[in-house]
Amino acid sequence: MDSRKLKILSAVVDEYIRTGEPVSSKAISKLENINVSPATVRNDMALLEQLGYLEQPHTSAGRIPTFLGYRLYIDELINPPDLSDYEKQRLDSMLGGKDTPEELLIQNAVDALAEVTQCTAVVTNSVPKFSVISKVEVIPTGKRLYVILLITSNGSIKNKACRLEFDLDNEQLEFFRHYIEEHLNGISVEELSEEMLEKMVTAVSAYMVSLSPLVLGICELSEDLRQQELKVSGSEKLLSCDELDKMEVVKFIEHKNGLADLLEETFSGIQVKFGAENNNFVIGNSSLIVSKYRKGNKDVGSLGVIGPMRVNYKKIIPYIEYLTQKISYLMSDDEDIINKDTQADT
Amino acid sequence: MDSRKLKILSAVVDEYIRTGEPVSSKAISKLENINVSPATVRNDMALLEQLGYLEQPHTSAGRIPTFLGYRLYIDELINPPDLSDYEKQRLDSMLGGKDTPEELLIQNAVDALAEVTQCTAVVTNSVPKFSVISKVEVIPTGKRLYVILLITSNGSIKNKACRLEFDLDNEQLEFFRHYIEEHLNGISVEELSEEMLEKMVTAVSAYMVSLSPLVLGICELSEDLRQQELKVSGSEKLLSCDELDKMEVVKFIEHKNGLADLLEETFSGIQVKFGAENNNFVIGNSSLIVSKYRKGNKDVGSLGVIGPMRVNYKKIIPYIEYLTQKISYLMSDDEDIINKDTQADT
DNA sequence: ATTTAGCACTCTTCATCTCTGAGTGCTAAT
DNA sequence: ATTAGCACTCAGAGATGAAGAGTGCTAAAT
Repeated sequence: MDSRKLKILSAVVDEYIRTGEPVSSKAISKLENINVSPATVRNDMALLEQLGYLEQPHTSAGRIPTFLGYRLYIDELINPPDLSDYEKQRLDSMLGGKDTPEELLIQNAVDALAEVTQCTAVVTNSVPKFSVISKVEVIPTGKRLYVILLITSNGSIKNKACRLEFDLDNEQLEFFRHYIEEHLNGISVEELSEEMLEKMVTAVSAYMVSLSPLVLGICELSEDLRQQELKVSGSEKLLSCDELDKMEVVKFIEHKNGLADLLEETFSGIQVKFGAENNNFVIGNSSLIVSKYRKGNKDVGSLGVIGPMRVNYKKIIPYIEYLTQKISYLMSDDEDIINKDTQADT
Repeated sequence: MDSRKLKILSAVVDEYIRTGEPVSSKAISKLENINVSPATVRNDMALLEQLGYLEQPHTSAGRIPTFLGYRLYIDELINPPDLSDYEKQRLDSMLGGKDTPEELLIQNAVDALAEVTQCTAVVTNSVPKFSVISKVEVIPTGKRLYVILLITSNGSIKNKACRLEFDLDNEQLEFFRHYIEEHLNGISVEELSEEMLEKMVTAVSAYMVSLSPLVLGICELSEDLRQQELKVSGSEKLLSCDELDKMEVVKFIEHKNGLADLLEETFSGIQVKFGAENNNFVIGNSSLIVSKYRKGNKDVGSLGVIGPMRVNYKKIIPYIEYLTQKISYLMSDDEDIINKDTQADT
């Protein structure tokens, strides 16, 4: 496959993304960097069709890219330009500085991405899952009624009411608080497995049976924390794409089925997934462009854009790359940096 | 206006709701309870058109109801049948029993309504707004970092982290706790106005300036509680109505603009509002059927259905009536009942 | 061997036209 | 007051045809 054919394929995808109409040989040959006649382009296009990269909606129409065509375009041919300094500054100001709380940072990022791309943006946040339990409180609030408060090192706070079978006296409450503090402080949410909590249930029950609902409550709270959050911004944009099936889009907006998992299973670097290629998350002609961001040296979430197959990849990819880099930087704990420094010193 | 004409109007609306097509005089005269010829029906229909209850899409088409026609139909002519025992049982099992937590109850109700009507169902919940603050906790969780916990009598729990300028010593913390307990315990969320909190800010600041963020935190939490929740179930159903403008529906699904207010401003009993009649909440040909439910002797929320103008009112209204009654019953505190008993005794 | 001009061919799209059938309003008879 | 009968209207479905965009193929040019 010679380079002219690749150039033509690339041009067809570009044009199709720009106009949304099947692309004719004439239109391609008119382009600046193509210096051959329509007939030549036609010949090449016929070949690209044979190879499965292009297709014709009907005999006398221009070509549109196939899945394979998009794939090749994205993986090999695309060459997205860098962001201008102006755009970088704009994104920076939308994100906020180093002192922005994590959750707000993530929210800002997804909002900014939706704004600059004019597409639906999505983000997951597993930071709580990787953070450490810093405080567990048990507060009596009524007859046999207790509220459990779980606070993690990243500032997530969760609460839950529990009803016990008996009221606890001070001694019992103190015992439980002490026990919990001893066993949970400094444990990461991820480590806080069911087995571990089961052991705690038996241990605590040995002291007093009716304490077990409290442990179960903690279990549920940690479950909540472990469940990564999923945020979506600008979902109305999806609806205005005629390429996408309205019903499918609405179902997606309602339930976000499978999206969290799909975002999780990506590797590092920019990735593009097509709706029809996935089992769970299916919006017919959709395309998902994502990249992971990190905290310290752990992948803690994914940021991306959902649009029709013919979104402007060239424009979107640099935005996602810049934003994921930036939030990774902004989220890096000062401690991480200090640690690195100290390590370097020793 | 004689009773036959009303019968014909009613029949036209019924038929239009059933078929979605303009209704012809022939179709009406064929109906069981109409024993006159098409010509007679035509004469009556012409009159009903003059009076503004019916209209013709074009000269040689059947009639469809106007706004006025629907209004009359709903307010006077409709005679919804009772639910069967089977249906009541079905709803009961979907709702859950007397021990179901309020919030889940509301969620179940809106889901059940969406399920049985196959329409989009909505519900508001102002229970937290009318409940009483039963506990406020301030918990130190780190350097100058405190978590405020606000618990209300209905079991809502809200928390928020606050960063102060200085750390509090035990005495200061105790002072604040005591102050808060004295001034807020037993106050309803609704009463907890901004003025009141402002007074508290000044009072507390007199003792120690840096305490004010805590009061502000409480202020925000009560704001959260005051904001009635709005739940929507089955919003995809709206999308499949061709009668409704897709763009308008999508905007509604995204923002739910004005819906909460609209639901709030209803009176007791079943009410039907047409989309175009309202300023804020406008989905062109939509119809909103709602009724309030109560807790004790206070209206605390509205439950209803949104659909096209030609939804099956006869089927939907009994469902809403039954559900609002039932949740009102299920939410009535045992204390309320006991109170009534004691009052009866004295 | 590649590229290109030329041309016949295909297929969509749009406008125009006609025909059919459903439904009405009016008139005159019951 | 009701109804049968009839002329009239109008939307919708098909049919027809012209225009235009785009292709594939062939033969000539480079």
